[in-house]
Amino acid sequence: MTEKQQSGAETRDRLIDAAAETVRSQGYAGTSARAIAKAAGVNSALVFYHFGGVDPLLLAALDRSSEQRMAAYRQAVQKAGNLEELVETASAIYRADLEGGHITLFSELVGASIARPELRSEITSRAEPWIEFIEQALDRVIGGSPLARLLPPRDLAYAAITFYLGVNLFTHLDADRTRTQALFDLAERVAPRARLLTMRVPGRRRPPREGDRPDGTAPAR
Amino acid sequence: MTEKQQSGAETRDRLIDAAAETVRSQGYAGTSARAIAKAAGVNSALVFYHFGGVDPLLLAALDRSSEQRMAAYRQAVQKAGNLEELVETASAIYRADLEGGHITLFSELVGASIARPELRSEITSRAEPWIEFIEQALDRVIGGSPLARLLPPRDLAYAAITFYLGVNLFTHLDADRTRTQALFDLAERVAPRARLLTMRVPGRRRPPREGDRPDGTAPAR
Amino acid sequence: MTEKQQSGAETRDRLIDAAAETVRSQGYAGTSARAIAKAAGVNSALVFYHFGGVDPLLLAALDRSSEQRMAAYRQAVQKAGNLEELVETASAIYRADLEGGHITLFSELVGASIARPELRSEITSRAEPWIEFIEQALDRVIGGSPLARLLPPRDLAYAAITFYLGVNLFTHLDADRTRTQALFDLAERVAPRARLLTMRVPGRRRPPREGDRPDGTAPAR
Amino acid sequence: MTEKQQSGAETRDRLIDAAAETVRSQGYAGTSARAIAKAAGVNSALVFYHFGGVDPLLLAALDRSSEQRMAAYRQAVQKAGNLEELVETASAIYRADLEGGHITLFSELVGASIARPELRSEITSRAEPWIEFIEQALDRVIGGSPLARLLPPRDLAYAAITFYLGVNLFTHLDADRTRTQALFDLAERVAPRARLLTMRVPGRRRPPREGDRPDGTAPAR
DNA sequence: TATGAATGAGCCTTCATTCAT
DNA sequence: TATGAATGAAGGCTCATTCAT
Repeated sequence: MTEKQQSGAETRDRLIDAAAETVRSQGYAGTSARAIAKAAGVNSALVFYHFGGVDPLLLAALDRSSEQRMAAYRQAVQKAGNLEELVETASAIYRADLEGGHITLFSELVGASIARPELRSEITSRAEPWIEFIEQALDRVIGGSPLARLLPPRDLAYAAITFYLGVNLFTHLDADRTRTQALFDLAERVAPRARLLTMRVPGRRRPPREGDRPDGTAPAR
Repeated sequence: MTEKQQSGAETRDRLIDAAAETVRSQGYAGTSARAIAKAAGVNSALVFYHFGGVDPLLLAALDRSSEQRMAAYRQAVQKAGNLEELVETASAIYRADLEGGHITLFSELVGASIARPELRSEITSRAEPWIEFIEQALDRVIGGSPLARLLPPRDLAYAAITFYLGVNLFTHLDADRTRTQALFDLAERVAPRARLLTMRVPGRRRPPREGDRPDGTAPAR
Repeated sequence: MTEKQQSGAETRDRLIDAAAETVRSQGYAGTSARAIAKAAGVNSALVFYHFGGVDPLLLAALDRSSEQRMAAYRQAVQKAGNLEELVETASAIYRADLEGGHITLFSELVGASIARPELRSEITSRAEPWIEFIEQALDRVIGGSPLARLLPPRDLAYAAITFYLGVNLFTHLDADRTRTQALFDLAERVAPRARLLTMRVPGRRRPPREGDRPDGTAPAR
Repeated sequence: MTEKQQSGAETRDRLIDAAAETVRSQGYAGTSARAIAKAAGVNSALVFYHFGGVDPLLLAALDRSSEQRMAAYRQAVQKAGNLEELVETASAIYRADLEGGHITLFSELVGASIARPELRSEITSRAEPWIEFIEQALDRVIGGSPLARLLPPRDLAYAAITFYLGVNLFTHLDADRTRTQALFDLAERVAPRARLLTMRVPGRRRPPREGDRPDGTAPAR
């Protein structure tokens, strides 16, 4: 890796960071190539040189952010032994992400995909792994239980994503964050009750199977 | 009233309709004065003449839409005697609204308020009545019950708004609407179970009080 | 004169006043039909109905202002018996006019005539009476004197108009008015010296002639 | 340096020239970014790219013009040994400047500063050097004389600027330039008389001092 | 006489994008 | 790899002007 290449990689890095930051603070509508470049301290033509446009850069930023967040969630989720713990630990990370703006990036891009058909499939495909991930995490803690029969993990995953996307918008209606806080408290208050429904009838407990993955991931559906 | 010079009120009407329609199909970022005017079939200067700008026009559109939707919900909610029915009727209207794009308008404006501080307070104040409304509707069907102690109507209202805002974005990740459908099914499957918690212990039942309003509205908190 | 006509005359009055005021405060470039109408509290279409456009209205305003100012100068100038007094009294009125903005109106229109050829002749013809007036006033106090031979009243009138137009612009470079004040002081300090040159040699004094007008006006050249 | 991509400096040059030219022919009110760009033969967006807006470009044009004019005046003034010569040589250059439109640029910007408060300080500060310059030139030829006691150079400088700004407007009232010509003749006819007052009484003559600058500049006041 | 509505042109400004260097 | 220059297309907004009422 030559000096130039290093410099090029660094520029890409800075653009990606700046892109994420700009979406967070200005929204998708306020995120122009110039705005990003200015935040990154580089020439705006580099947005096109390195990424081909604003949208591809934004997707790159989403990819990076998504990767980092997924790793954090994965690690935390693994430690959760039951639904109660899962909700609790997920809440903790999510609250941090909310403050950090990680959700805004995703949420804004989903919103922007209304007007940009070419963004749509890109966004959709990037959302899939999250749905999978959530489903598996839920399956691990409630799979086979009466609760899972009432609320299938797959559907609960949809609900979680909906919540995930909605909270970000909801915070805009909640200047002092008290309402958002109440929302998380609510989730944590519900979880213990719901957990009662995860107590499996002895003998009906789903035995460990060959396909089970110790890291909590699951095979593609 | 000639062809050229309509009542003015009609032009405003058409602009409001066109504004809502444009936001639905193009998103906030794609909603320019010119785009709205084109959809309305009028000169774009009229956006400024009648409303002073694009954002005020959008707020007017939100006001109109909100008013209509609120009326529909209010009527439907009044008929609901218990939580189960409430969720069921609300779901029905909401699904229709989702298709009709009423939620997109609100959701997009909430998202746009990131970059437009002057929109923020306008949006916030317009969200309040909805929170109130939901809270009161819930209070009517679960107030005083064990469920309400676990999940206070106010907090549940926050959750409902979050869900309301989130579903709109979620549909973008759901081309064939099957997931969104699953989401509603889920809600309707949970409601009957939750309703069990609304059965009030005899004697602990909250007696009707003087302040109770037969029309389902509630006094300001 | 019916009620309507009265009302119409009043509207014209208000528009004229508002036009002058707007030019003073916003300059010609900032003086639109709307701006004038707003200042007058009437509908902007009336600018066109009553005057045919912004420029004609501005000319009407100039006419009114010019008439009023001319009357004031004429009266004051008549009282002046010599150059010294003439400069003194003219300075006094002019200073007041400067504060009142009367000069700005004229000055701005002269400037605007660069870009509006159709304004040019209108302005030029409206300036003529002033040149005549100044020339006659000077002729009355220095006519026939050695000073007049050195500085012909006609040419001095040009100088006075130049000064008249220039001071208005100069005040913009003089936030605290001290410089403008110094300018007037200068003129008043020069006048007594120059007056020495108006002392006519006995016998060479120009005798009163038939055409002389007691009111200080003069026939057209 | 291809046809499309010039040095950038050249484009700036052309824009500055075109800006000055447009103000001269169309006045400030008629000087839009488009008009300038058209005159320069470039895209109007370059006005913003290179200068940030029309006003800054106009100020840049004023700066260039001012610099050039100041250099010409400085050189000419240095050759003038007495008031008579000073007036004569200054008149000659000024007449040329008037024809060339250099004064219009300044004059129009001063006039425009009525409506643009942000222009005001820029214009004011650009006028200062001229006032200084004139004062020093006068001080050199009449400093210490009885004339200077009667008409302090500083105040005379104000008068000169006033005249400078006024003549430009006055020419608009003078299609055939005969009046303007008379104005200059007047000045040149007065100067020799005034010069008599610069003859210093022997013994009261101000002796050369250490601080005197051979180049005709003077220390800051 | 007065108004509100309407229009098309024009203005300032920003944008995405390209290109020569 | 990076930059500054350049462009044409929009976008928000204001304007003069006209017209029906």
